[in-house]
Amino acid sequence: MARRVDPARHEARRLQIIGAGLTVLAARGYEGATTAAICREAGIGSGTFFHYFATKTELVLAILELGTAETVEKAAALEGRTDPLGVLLDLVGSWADDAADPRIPGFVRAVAGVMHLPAVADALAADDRAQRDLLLPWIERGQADGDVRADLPPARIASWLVLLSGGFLERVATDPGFTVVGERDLLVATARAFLVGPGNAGGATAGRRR
Amino acid sequence: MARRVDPARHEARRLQIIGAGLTVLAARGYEGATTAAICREAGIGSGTFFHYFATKTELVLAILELGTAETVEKAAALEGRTDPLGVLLDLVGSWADDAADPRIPGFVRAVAGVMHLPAVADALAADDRAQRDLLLPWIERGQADGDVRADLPPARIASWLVLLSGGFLERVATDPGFTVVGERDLLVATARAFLVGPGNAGGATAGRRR
Amino acid sequence: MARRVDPARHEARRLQIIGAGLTVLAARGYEGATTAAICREAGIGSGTFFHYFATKTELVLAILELGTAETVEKAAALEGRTDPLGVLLDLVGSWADDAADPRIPGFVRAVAGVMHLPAVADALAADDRAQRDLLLPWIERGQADGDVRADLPPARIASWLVLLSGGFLERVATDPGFTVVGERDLLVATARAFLVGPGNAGGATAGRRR
Amino acid sequence: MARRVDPARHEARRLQIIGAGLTVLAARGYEGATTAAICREAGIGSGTFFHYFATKTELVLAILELGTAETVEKAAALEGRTDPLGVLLDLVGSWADDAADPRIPGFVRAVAGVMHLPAVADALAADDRAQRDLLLPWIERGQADGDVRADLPPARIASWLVLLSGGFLERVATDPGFTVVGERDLLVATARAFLVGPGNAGGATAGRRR
DNA sequence: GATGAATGAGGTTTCATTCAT
DNA sequence: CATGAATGAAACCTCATTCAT
Repeated sequence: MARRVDPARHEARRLQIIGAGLTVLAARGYEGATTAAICREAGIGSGTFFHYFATKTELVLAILELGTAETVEKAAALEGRTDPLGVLLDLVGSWADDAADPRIPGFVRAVAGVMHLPAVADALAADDRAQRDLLLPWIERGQADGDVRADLPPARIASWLVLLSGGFLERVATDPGFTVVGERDLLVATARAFLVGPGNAGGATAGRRR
Repeated sequence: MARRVDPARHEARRLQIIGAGLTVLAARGYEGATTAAICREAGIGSGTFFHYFATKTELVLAILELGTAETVEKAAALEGRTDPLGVLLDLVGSWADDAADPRIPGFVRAVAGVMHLPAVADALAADDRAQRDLLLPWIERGQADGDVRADLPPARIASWLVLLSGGFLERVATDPGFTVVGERDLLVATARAFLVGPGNAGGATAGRRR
Repeated sequence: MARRVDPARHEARRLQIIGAGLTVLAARGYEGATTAAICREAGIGSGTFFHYFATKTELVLAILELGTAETVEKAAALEGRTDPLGVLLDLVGSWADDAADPRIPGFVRAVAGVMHLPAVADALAADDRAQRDLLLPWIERGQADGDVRADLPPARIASWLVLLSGGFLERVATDPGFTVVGERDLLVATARAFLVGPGNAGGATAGRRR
Repeated sequence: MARRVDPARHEARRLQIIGAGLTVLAARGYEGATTAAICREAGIGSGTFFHYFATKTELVLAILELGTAETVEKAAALEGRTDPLGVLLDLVGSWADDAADPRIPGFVRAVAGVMHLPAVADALAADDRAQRDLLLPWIERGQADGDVRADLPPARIASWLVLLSGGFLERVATDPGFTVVGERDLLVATARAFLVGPGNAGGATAGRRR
């Protein structure tokens, strides 16, 4: 009798709006991304938009949370790996690959522009923490194995890996001559050099250090 | 009767507004930085603001141009130096120091959020080019001297130094535990390792190369 | 297969919605009483609401018509009474008692706020007319009997009785210290004084009039 | 040098908007009185409206406060009077006269419709209190003089005088046949009868009764 | 030059109402 | 019959910008 609530349809619609939001936010920034433009891109009426997201800001948060969730999911896929250094470099590489979707860097920038909104700042902090939580255990295992430099605390190393990925993302967004495919290997190599640390040139050599 | 235009006074007022704009933009982002808020911070009326800048966007451009000008000025101060690697690391270090003014990272983020405005994109591109133009001759000289890796073209190396600085700036803005004073040395060391390249561990070794 | 329409069930549902509407309208006023809020209160879906009432305004009209109908029903219950003054005072008292349902004054106010809608104005006029039609014959009989002052035309007296009841209702709604139980007797006494008129203290004296 | 701020001009504009608001609110109720309609009536742009009132509700509050202020001013004009009963009846009469501006009853109704807004409820309570504070000392003096009934506490008498005025106002708004000029005398007479109380027919007469 | 009152385009959001299921 | 997702008109309000003083 009652209309069957179809959660799958609901979720699909939600994702459709999120996709449109990602596109428009990346292209026009937060203030340029009017709800009208997002609705047009998503092919929905303005009322429908607010059926799914109470606020324009909430759409941004939803996109961020999706990203955070993906980060968490990555953790599961790494179960069973025994090569900490390889895992860490794979993670750095996968973040570089994320930048291949041209919308990602644009979105990141748009979000940076509204970080003064507390809710956005919180979501970004959560995302940051998820990334670092993903890295930390592997850094610790790498240090225990002697593959990762031990002159820096794990948390600091994690920050620097995120720094490299963030700088890479920004560069891709800024410089048309700086492409993911062209620079990805150098990113991984640079990350490897950083992880191995000074005095361990190449990293693969017999761990003679200093 | 005709008031003599005092250019010094005019320029002082302009800088006063620029300072207020920097503060407010950093704190609230582009859209949060209303002209009213900037005027309040600067202690002027709204009419006065538009005497000095035809548009809110023009204020942003003026701030960016000031930064670009500072970059250009740095070039002059380096005249006569003969240690390319040292110069490059000093530049990276000076960019790190810039991040010590807490308004800088906030402003950079605010501007990133409106990069979709063509005028802003152009100004950022000009700033980027100024930074790279500053780096390029020293990279080339470093390569000629054998102090800088030669397996990458100079332009690419320049991009990566900017990448490191950009990632550093972003990290400082994001993570309260990541401070300029605490991480500056590691930035310089990492830049050195990158510049020296793989296979030249430490970089301080007697320049055996090629 | 065809579901037999059950008029009793239909009417029950209708009354349920009317009750919810009365509650929500009284608490939040006309514009604050969204159809969504009324549906939530009634425990129905928004689609169901519009099965029973084509318009939010129509719900208001239905509530008003219910009140008018009750007024008309009161007339029947008075059949056979022979004491016009007593009847009139009973009516005034019963209106005071209506104010004991705390939703009534709130609803009256909410409706007053949308009297500019012609349909509402018409319904209120009908309600007003019903009240006066109820009073008029008893006023006339009271005048004929000499119990009610004859220096005013019946219609005017009716207006004043309604005025007293209306003022009473408003007062109850406004002033928490003004309660139905505390003030009801004084209302009736004041109505009696008014009905008897000046110079006829007590009202029972030999009616010299005309 | 600086533009002279002209408070008189500011206040004039403010009153102009208040007048327009009174007109439109009376005619269309709160929700029908769109800010656009008020601006059109006032002959100003929408931006100007919000220059003077931060909110549509604040305009309503300003109108109410103006009314409250007028009530307070009335108190001063009564200084020196020595006939409490006369003062009280003058006050009742003056409230009746207020209803002669056809916008007043309409406005009162519009406000009643949004009493669920706490700010409006507070303002109405303040207005109510101002009216009663105006009445109270004269009621007390009237009781001391023996001109006013002493069987009811002064506060209760005040409530009833307000009740009569409120009912009168509502009646004028509702019933086209109920006019201020036609009914004003009867209002004063009814108020007198109420103030004098039962058993004091006519009030000043030698009062032989039953 | 300096001011701030005035402007109005345009943005976000609400909500009564429709209709496919 | 009942539902609630979808709709879009329209409301309130913000804010960059103009201009008379």
